[in-house]
Amino acid sequence: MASSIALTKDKEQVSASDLVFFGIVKGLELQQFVPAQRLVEIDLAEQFGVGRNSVREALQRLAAEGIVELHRHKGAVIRSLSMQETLDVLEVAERMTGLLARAAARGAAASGLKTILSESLKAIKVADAASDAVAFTSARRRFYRCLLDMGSNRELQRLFPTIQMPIVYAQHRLPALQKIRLSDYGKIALAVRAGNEDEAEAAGAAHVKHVRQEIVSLAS
Amino acid sequence: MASSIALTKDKEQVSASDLVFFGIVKGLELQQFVPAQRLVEIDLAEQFGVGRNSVREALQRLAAEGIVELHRHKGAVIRSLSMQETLDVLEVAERMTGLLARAAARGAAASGLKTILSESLKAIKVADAASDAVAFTSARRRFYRCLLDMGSNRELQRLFPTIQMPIVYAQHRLPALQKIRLSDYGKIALAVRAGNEDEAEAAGAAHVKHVRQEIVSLAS
DNA sequence: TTAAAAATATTGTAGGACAATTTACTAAAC
DNA sequence: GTTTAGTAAATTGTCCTACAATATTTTTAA
Repeated sequence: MASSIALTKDKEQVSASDLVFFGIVKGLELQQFVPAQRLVEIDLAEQFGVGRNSVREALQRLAAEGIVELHRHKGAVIRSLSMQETLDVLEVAERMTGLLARAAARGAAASGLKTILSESLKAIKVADAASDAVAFTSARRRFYRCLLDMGSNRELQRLFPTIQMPIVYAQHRLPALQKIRLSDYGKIALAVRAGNEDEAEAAGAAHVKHVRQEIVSLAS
Repeated sequence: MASSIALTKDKEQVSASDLVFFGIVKGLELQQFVPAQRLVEIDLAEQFGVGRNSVREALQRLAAEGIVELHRHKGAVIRSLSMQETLDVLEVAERMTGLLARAAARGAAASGLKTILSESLKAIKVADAASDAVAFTSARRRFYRCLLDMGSNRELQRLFPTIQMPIVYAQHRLPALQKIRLSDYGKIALAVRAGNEDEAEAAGAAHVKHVRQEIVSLAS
């Protein structure tokens, strides 16, 4: 309790299934795993140095979050989305991102996180200028986490990360997305810092609309 | 493939972890499990007649859906919500229910499910008139599933059931809710059948607002 | 009564075993 | 040579045992 403020991770040790779970999520980001890829339990167990039961626990979690699909006796595959399913995800994401921004705008002042938000936005710009995709992704994650923290809506904190945007991005690697984000995040941050809920919600929803436009236009 | 049309469940056999997973979900509904209750792995294994690893797989799924909380070396507890968390859930549920109704209105005509929707609504009324709480719950579930089917948004179908309304209802057993539902569901069904998306979304969101009002008023 | 220590219970994890089932491979038939 | 049937291999589903790590409870000592 008396530990330093920033020390969030109280020696937060990871379980064996965490290792697999986050390993696959991160691997998806790094394209070590790709949609439609088959996942064999024994291979994963060896790869991550854990037992098969731990792998199975992780796969159940991943399946519950829609990251993998499980079929009885056929094992796990990384989820891959049809165009219609991608649009479905984006329709849900639009509302949720809107709500995320609204909640953040509402809680911005009380949270004392405005500076952090600005910092992460700055980091995004720097990563973009340096064409550092890894840093960009990392900063982007910080940006979203900051919004979630500001909103302090526990259910949103739980649900938002389970929206299948990672799969969408794994399937649609669009260079143009980076510029869209840069611009949209700026607008979101502006409205959030100002505490303007309506504008923040609109900006959040608009961002997802832009992503959809880009995906649709490239698919046609 | 040439089997009868209505035969949806192709001998859909359940796994051991399904047994535990659905057993606990159903048990929550039947108040055999209550929020904050501790779940011991060995006990569950014995109760459901499965191995401990299967129990653990089920618990991971339940935790991913927010139905139980897992703490390292402390085991699983049925999630219980503070008032703030309950309001958080309702804020998310409001948007998602709105989207659910909108999607259903959009797809109602094409789905050919309007009759089923009306039937399930009728069943809800009958169950209410007969004061049969179990039948009411069952019919209500059919009503929602029908809306989800009509909407044919796969992401919504995945996410909507993971909103923690079951926990909310497990903690707040309000008799008045039944009447609220009866009235609100009628409005939703009306707008959905008419294909009026805006009205449907509003009706869906309004329903959740009514639930919130009831919960808040009883808590004060 | 409180504090320390020991005993007990529970979880976390690995690994063996084996049936059920799918997938891959091989050989026979057309 | 391609299709079909049959067999072998791989993989999953499941239970069980074992034991270290940690938490909880009980006992003992101060």
